Amino acid sequence: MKLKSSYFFTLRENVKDEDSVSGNLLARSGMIKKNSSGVYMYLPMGYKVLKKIEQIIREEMNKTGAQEVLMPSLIPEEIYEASGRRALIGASMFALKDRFGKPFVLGPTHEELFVMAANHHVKSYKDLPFNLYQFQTKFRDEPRPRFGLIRVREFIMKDAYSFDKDLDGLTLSYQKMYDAYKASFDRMGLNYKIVTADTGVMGGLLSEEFQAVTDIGEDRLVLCDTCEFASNIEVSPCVTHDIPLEPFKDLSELYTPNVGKIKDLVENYQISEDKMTKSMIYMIDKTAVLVMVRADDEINEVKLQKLFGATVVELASAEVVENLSHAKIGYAGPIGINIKIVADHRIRSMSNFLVGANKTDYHFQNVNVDRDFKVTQYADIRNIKPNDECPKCGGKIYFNNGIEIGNTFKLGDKYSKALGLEYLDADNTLHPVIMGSYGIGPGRCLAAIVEQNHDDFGILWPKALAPYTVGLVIINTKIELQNTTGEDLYQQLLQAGVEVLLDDRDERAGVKFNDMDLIGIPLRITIGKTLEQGKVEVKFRNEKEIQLVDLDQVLPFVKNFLK
RNA sequence: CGGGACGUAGCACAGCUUGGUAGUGCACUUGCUUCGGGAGCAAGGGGUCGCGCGUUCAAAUCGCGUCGUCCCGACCA
Repeated sequence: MKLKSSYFFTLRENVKDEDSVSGNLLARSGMIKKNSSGVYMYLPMGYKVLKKIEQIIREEMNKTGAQEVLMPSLIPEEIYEASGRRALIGASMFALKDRFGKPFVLGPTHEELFVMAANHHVKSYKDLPFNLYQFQTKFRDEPRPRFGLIRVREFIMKDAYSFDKDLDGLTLSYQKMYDAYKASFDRMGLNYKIVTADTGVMGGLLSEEFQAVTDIGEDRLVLCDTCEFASNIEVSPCVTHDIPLEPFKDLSELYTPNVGKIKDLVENYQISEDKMTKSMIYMIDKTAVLVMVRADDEINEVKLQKLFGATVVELASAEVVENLSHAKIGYAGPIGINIKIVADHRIRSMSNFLVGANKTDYHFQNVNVDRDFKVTQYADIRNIKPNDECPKCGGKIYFNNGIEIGNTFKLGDKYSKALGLEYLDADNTLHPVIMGSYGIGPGRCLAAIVEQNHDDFGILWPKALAPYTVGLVIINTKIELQNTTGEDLYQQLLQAGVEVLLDDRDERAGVKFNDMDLIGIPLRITIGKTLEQGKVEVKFRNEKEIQLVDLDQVLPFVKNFLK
């Protein structure tokens, strides 16, 4: 492409609206433009990169034998009723009605439609297995879009669905997808971790997330410094060792005026956090439950949800808390409260600790379980922390932040049972089809790649993804020899199948260099004053040094680079 | 959905307190001089000041409403 007479612009300053490095660099380099909150235009260069990402994924999917399809975005709402997900996904769906009043949604995810598609084909075990996938726009009404392309309301997703006759088949299908995902992300040059995760509204037997490691990642990844253990914090188990209790001291009230927060208690009363508990009242499917963890631990709501098999877990409102504890927020505690008490395993080994007194401005100290109150149930309900013991090998835990770029699910028979997708086995009996689902967000990949590959000047695209691999810069378009040489090299490279960008604009050298750096072209060829010696300058985006190359050696040089 | 901030040219912003001619930098057009890491000078083009209603002789400025955007939190596939 020639820049003169092309749709191309860059911005010199950061865009106020973009809060992430990738969002800003992509906007400044003219690759994307925000249209409304969480909704983006992909402009020519950005779209080119997106298409390359898609193509890598497509090739890896096709290698597994999966077949590409395209489902609609406009979907009758009733099909989500049938699977029971209308209520579950609820507020996140963009919903609308047609002219006759029939309710539709803009598809947020497509398990249901793929089950319907499969139903047209599957009668017998001989029709299985197979795998269908698509690249298609998803609509999710996110409460708070942010970080450029990372959390958006409209985005393209590659979603794939495997259909097998049994769990052994699913294991094979799942492994194929897992390997294809690894191959795809490796080709994109991403630094990523694979972690076990919560199955969320997808449900099913297993979920693993492919997480690009970056500072702005919204997920916390739990990793071990000695073994392969990797988990999303949502589901990472914690190891608790019981320790002997101390001799009980006498229970007493402690007057703590206006000190309801843990931090203030530590500061004002010199009580260490491992001698305190945090008591929070949760509404678990509309039932109030007191949840206790040690003061320096965090409550893990996903674990609570699984423990109760619940749909909705949320903190109780201030009103409910004050009614149940007969005190202002901050003073709820287990003694004398009349609801179920769930405590983390760690509470079992605590003695002579501090709890809220269910009385404004008071705490109890020297509290002991069983003597002073009963715990209904002990469970693992806290978040694991850095330096904790690895649940798998005992090694030391550390954290990374991650962007979820892919997710694989072993769904089992959840959707096939709900929607009646069955096959007839060799012994003439009906069985539900066993499914898996697999998603990749190409837009998130794009953003994650920029997060992982940039410097002060702009983006550094990996060769395989750059919108153009070679950038030809004509320093002075008023010098005819530079123009003709540029045009000649441009044609040579084009004919050799190289994706080349020719900067033939009447701009100053600095502008051209900065633009090439900003948009991240991996190899820059400069046609300038060394032309008098029959040479051009060659510079890699990720290196400082400039090399001189004879004009007739340019093509071999580029070909060698592309190998 | 709670708390906070903001909406003025393509981008970043000033002007608003104290109502009276629409401003700056970058970008854009033309000319001259420059020309190897975001040039200089000069002359220009581009705005229903988010939208609506109100107050007023007069509203970017004051009031009410509304829509939108961003941040923190809640939520999150």
